[in-house]
Formats: sequence, structure tokens, C-alpha cells
Amino acid sequence: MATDTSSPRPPLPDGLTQTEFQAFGGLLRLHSTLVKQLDADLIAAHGLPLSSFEVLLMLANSPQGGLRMSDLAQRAFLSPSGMTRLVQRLAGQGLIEQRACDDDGRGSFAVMTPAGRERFEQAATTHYQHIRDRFLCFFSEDELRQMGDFFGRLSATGGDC
Amino acid sequence: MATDTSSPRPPLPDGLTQTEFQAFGGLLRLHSTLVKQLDADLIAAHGLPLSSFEVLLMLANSPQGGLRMSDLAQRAFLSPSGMTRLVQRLAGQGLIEQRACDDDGRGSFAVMTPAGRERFEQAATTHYQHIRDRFLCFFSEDELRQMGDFFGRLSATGGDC
DNA sequence: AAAGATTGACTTATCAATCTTG
DNA sequence: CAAGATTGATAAGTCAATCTTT
Repeated sequence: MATDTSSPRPPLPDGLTQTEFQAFGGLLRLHSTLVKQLDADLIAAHGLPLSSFEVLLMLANSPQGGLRMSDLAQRAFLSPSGMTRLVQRLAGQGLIEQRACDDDGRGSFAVMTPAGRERFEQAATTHYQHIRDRFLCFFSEDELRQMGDFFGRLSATGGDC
Repeated sequence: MATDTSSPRPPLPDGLTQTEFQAFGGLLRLHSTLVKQLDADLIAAHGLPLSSFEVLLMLANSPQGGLRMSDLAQRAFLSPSGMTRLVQRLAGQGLIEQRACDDDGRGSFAVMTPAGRERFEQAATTHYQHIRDRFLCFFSEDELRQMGDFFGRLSATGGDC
């Protein structure tokens, strides 16, 4: 498909300018394409979907050696019930375990099993290589910093300009 | 949550540098947050999920007045079956219709109904305003161009660096 | 009563298989 | 047989309701 390079910046039929549309539409396209690729890569190489990997990553990086369900859910951008089900799947595979919270009887604490840690460590290296090959490699160090600044800008405020 | 601004750029426990992680992680976070907000906005204001809106948008912008299923699927980053089901839902709401292709007996052609066009036109204005309020307004014109360039860079190549 | 977590019912997407036409 | 589209079975997520603990 040949990209249209004709007009500089007229309001498109969309109601967004070409620049606006390329920024917003580009975000949707990039995310969709990239996440599908990385997910497929990770499943092919280690039988581990991206969502599962991210849970293992959070647990691996946790100083406690584990995290509460609500923390996991927030950090993975999942609903509480969504995280409950994801954790149940991972527990079924023997990769993590759930314990009660010491200090809070309501809480549930997820920790990696040795099998989970091993699986994570195997997956991590190749996964980061995939992220580089499919995404990071297209940009210079400065550009990555710039992009990080862009993405961080929205979460800095509560969501208002 | 206070952002950590301590160290400049050490390799994180992740295996990605801080810069790399902020670019990649920021993409995931931005997309998740933004799409959820826009979807909820659009449903609240017009009873129309984002995915449905995008189908109506593509049909509205089509010179033919309609598009083939396979075209719709590709442009919306959906599988063929996913698009079949989305179109079925929209047809059930009377917003679009399916016809046979004139030139190709296998093809299925989707066109908007008058009701669909009206619904689309009502939704469009407020939706683009939401996109501006929640995303575009955080950036200057130059920055949006820069971002569009970043996002476009991956699709330009086949996926290799 | 509010917070943390889970469960039931449901939505939306996918893959593999199938049907029809080229 | 290949391409376009749809269907059946299934996967993974959401919301609303529920249960337990604070």
C-alpha cells in the first residue's frame, strides 16, 4: 500500500488533522501490531503469553518476593477479577502460588515458585531481545528518551491538560 | 505514586535500560489507559464502542460507500472472523447492511444505512473532542508530528531494522 | 459499612474447520 | 486447489453480586 504524501495538512474527513490522525491512529496501529508479535513470539519460544510474563516479571522484581492481587491488577492494567483468573491459570501451571497476607486477613499474596522463577529467567532474555528487534531498534537513544517523555506526560497529570 | 528520578540510566533488573523500559512500558500504559477512557466515553455518550465507531468511520470515508469484509478486518486490526461478528452486531442494530459483491461472488460488502450514518455523525464530533481532551492536548503540533513519525517508522519497513 | 478478593454470567476476540466461488 | 467469508468451540477479559475481614 503506497502512503499518500500529497497534501501538507488539511482537515481530513475525520475531523482530525492529518498530523493528529497520524499520531492517534499510529498509536493504535503500533500497539496492535507490536503486542500481537511479541505475544506470539513469547508463546512460540516459551509457551508463555505476554500477560503471564508480565505477572512473573512483577513478582521477580518485587522486594517482598511477591505482591498482593490488587497491586498486580493495577500494574498490569487489569481488573481485579481479570487478575484473579490470570493468577489462577499461572497457579494451575505451577508457576506461582497464592498465600494469605500476614498483616491483612482479606489479602491474597502471590509468589513465584522455583519453577516459575526458572521459566521467567529463561523467557526474559529472549523476550527483551524480541522487544529490541521489533521495536527499540528503530530508534536512537535520544528518540527513545523523547518517546518516554511523551508517554509519561499523560500519567503525570491526573488526565487534564 | 512518586516517580523515581534518582539514577540516570543503569540496566534495570528487567534487562532493559531505564530509557528502553520507559519507552516500551509507556506505550503499553498509554494505550491501555487511553483506549479504556475513549471506549467508555463513546459508550456513555452514544452507546457505541470504539470498535463499532471505527467500522462506521471506515465506511463513511470510503469512496465506494462501503468496504469488503477483508478490507475492514485489515484496517481495524481484527481477524476475519472477528470482523464478521462485529459487522453482525452492527447489522443487528440496523447501522450497517451487508450486500454481495458485484464483481466477486465470494465477497461480502458492508455499507452504512441512513441510521448508521446519522449515528456516526452524532458520535464523530464528540469522539474527536474526547481524543483531543485525553491525548492530543498534551502535545504541541511539532510533537504530534514527531510522534507520528515515530509510530510510522515501524510500518514503513516490513518489520526489520 | 468499606476494602480485598473471588465467582457467575456475559462479551468479544481468536483459531481451526467448513462452505462457496474463482 | 486458493481466496473470501462464516461458523463452532474456546480463551480471556469485564461487570455485578457475593463473601470475608477490617
